[in-house]
Amino acid sequence: MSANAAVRVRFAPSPTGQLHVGNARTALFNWLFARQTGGTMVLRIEDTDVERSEARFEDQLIADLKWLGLDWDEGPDIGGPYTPYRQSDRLDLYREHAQRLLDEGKAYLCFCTEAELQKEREQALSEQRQAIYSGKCRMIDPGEASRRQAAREAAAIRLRIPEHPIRFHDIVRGPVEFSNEVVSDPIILRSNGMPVYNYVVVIDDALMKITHVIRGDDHLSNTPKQVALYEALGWPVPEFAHLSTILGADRERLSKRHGATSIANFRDMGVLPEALMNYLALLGWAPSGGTREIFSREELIKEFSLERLTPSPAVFDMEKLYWLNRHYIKQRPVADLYQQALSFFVRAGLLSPPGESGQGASVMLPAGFREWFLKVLELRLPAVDRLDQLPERASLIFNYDANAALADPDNAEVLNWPHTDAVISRFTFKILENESARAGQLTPEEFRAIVNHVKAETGTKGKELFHPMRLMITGSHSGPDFDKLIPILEEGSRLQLPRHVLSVFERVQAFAKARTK
RNA sequence: GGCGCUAUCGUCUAGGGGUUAGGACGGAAGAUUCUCAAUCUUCAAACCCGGGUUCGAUUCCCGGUAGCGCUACCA
Repeated sequence: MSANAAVRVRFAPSPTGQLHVGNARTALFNWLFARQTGGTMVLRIEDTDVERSEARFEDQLIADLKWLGLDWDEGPDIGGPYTPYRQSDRLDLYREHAQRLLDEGKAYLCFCTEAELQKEREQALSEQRQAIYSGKCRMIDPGEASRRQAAREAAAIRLRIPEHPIRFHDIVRGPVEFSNEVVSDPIILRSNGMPVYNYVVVIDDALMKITHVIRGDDHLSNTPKQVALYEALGWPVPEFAHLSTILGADRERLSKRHGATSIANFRDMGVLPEALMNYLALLGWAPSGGTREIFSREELIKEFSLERLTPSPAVFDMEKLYWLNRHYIKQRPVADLYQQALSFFVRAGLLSPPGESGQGASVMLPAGFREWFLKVLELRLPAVDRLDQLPERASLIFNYDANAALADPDNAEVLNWPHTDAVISRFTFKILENESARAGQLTPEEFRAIVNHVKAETGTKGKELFHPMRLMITGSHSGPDFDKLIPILEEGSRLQLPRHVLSVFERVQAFAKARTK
């Protein structure tokens, strides 16, 4: 590992929107490699596209990366030895090196207008040729070129692509070669003085001493231009690792129309960061042996290797992410999830009417609430893929509508069973006369005694016995164990909650009333 | 159009000149439970096509096809 002692990698996003899972996965692989090798992780902001870049996106990017559990050793927020880490602050550097290339004859001034270039391109395309720059300004005498420039003629700076094939090594794909006839002389500095991405990325990576460029494979075709640039500048070419694309279920490149794709989306859905990290790591990478799927951060750092990256594109599978999320939800102590879970209930208006006490800000909740709510979570957490499903899955606690239960076609069968009426009336009678139940203090033991009583009196058992009672208590013939549910209902009814939780007694009473109507 | 990359169950993948082609998600069936969820067990499910190399190709090579990417004074 000593050969890797000086590993320096970077994640270089554009602040033009939300952090997307594809980019997050690139960031993750860079980070894993850095952490594993004891190398350095650099965060650099690529904001040379002035029109689309926004400062607020940069803040969000940083927040999203941190949420995922990533960190970095150098970056715009913390500085470092190769400052600045924002491209818009490095313009002088880009101009300086462009001038050097010009002086050394490795680049030249191009006076072609956009209209001319456009025409050239169309011509090439119509002849079914590769649309590359003709190189017509290559031959302009440097003296003449500087005269024209001095005369304020608009000029861009182009790199001279060498007359030999460009080869480089990609860790994921092996040796890659491009014929020089296929790569045009790229513009490195626009006529307005602004540098172009393919150029700045090289300047920055080289100046920041990046040793391994790990990025999406949409950059693979740009790499020959960049390699030519390194060579023209006389700088060492880094190792490349081009990551496969992440696709949607329709095998098209993953985008907004595939639903949740940004890190913020997943966070807001109640996907846990460790689940997302684990899932992302498995997209395009597999451990040696290939049978292990669950990895903690530390295990990923230990097991990860660039050599085991897969070159083929991967379809993002939400179901598998949910499987991991379910796994990590069960791993976490419920108390860990308390705050976040609570916010979903508040948002759903279950613990405070929405709009009244704000967006989940300071909800006044009674003493004893926390203990009770943890029981609710304990009960319903195993039933969710993501935390935002919690309120809906817990609605049997917060919502009760006897009329709806009686009208629900799903319940028709149970309601029509021959013994249902007997069970309902015996059960209603026993609950309504029970002192504990009246006080909202019914215990699971007392409840079981009542159940046994009804069982004996009606001669029913199993479904015939339980489904009608379940219906009366929850409005549905299926649901969680009574032993766990009864205490939650009873305790909930005694808490002064913004929305009253009905006790067993209140439910049975409401059901009986609705039924006699 | 040109160039590049890719191709194992529906999906993520392991494997690799001779294997019952392994695992996981999802699916189906069963066990358990009053039911749901959870859990456990079992099952179905794949080497894109065509040539070559070879005693033998899913594996190596070539071609085709398909998907994706790049082809900008975008990043």
